[in-house]
Amino acid sequence: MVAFNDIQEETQKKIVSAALEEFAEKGYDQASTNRIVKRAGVGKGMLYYYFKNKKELYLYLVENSLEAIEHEYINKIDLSETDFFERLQEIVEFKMKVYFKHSGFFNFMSQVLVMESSHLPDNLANRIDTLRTEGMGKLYQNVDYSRFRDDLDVEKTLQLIQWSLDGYANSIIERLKGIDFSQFEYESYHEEFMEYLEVLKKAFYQKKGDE
Amino acid sequence: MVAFNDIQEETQKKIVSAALEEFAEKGYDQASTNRIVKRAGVGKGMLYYYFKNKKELYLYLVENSLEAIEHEYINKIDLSETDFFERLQEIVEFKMKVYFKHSGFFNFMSQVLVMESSHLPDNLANRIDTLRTEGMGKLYQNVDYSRFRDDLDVEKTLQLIQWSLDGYANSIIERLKGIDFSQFEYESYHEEFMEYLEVLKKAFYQKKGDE
DNA sequence: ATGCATATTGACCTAAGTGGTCAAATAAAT
DNA sequence: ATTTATTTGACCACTTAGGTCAATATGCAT
Repeated sequence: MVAFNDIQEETQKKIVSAALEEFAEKGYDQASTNRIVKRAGVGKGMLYYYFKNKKELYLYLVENSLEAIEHEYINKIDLSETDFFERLQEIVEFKMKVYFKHSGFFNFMSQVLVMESSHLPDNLANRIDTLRTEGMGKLYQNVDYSRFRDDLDVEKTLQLIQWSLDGYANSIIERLKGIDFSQFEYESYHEEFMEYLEVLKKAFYQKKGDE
Repeated sequence: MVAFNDIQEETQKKIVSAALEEFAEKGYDQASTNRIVKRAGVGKGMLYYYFKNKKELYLYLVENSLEAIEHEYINKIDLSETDFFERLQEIVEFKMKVYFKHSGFFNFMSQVLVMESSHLPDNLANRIDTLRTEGMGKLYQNVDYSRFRDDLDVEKTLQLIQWSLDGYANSIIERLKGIDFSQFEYESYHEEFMEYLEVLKKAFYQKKGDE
């Protein structure tokens, strides 16, 4: 993770980490600076020693999270793979790894991406917008759609798959709440995911042989 | 709708309606009695004239909503129909009708069902629990599962369909936010729904002929 | 019209929580 | 020993919370 690299001080790290969690759970408005410092286990003053105020802390987190994603996520997806499910697997595996390693950061960005970004500085709002559409694009660009069954509406098919995966992701996150996975094997979850993927593939791809 | 029938006073109706919306949007803790009376367009005192306090207002809403569902929802689903997608269609159509007629009530109950009910009186908590499991049961009981493709894990298939429908429902609700549908045709939405259902059916049912 | 009960209002109360400040204490570095 | 960088938490002004209540408006029976 390249983000938050400029931080040296331990106290500041604690604040950043606590703030990521608090903002992720409550959103900007409902997040409380008092709770952040309590979570971080430091005095109230430290937040205002390292950051000018609540808003600047938030913007700092957004800025650095965006940078991390821009440098480490985008361009790591192999667009030459034209099989939809291979592509999907690649993306989900990558996301899973990030989640298990940096769940605070991951949840924070999820919050940011789902929120309206209109009240943020143009600079950030635009980059968030780009990320939203680009994230979609990575999944659907340069995919060989002829492998899908031709007796089904492809657009609706893709939408259904999307919803299925969203639901699966939510159920995973729900199941993992409160579980410590600092040294957690994600192999079992990966296996389960592959089984669901297999069902979708069998359901929506052409039977082998016809093309 | 049989619930809330014992209400005579117009003012009380306004409060109930406003409270349903406020609790649905914010949940119990974040809901504000000040906002409720503002929404209802009545003075602060009226809330405490008709209800003892915030908690009792909330419990009144839960109680009456549960009664409405218990009397009008359960037992209206035809369990003799063994085709999964026919059953599904029946349930969703019913839900859609309720949503279009009583969206405040519908959204409130959605909130109640998704929240933890442990802090409610046993009486209500139990009925909510029953509703949760029974609601699932109505969809899956006495269904002819042999019509599903036998090369797919049935349990995973059903789970995927469930997630798909949840995603579809959310997208509908999102699209409808802020739209007035007091005299809204829901035919167009119904048609779209049937198309999605058709895709799912083709994807997960056996090809006609083999059994 | 008069009197009485029912409805209705909004200023007001206390308590809790908000973002933010700062003098004072502590720890580190020189 | 003295300066410098950290760290604390009591404190401030402000907002909002749930809840109360004296004052008033309304409807109705006589």
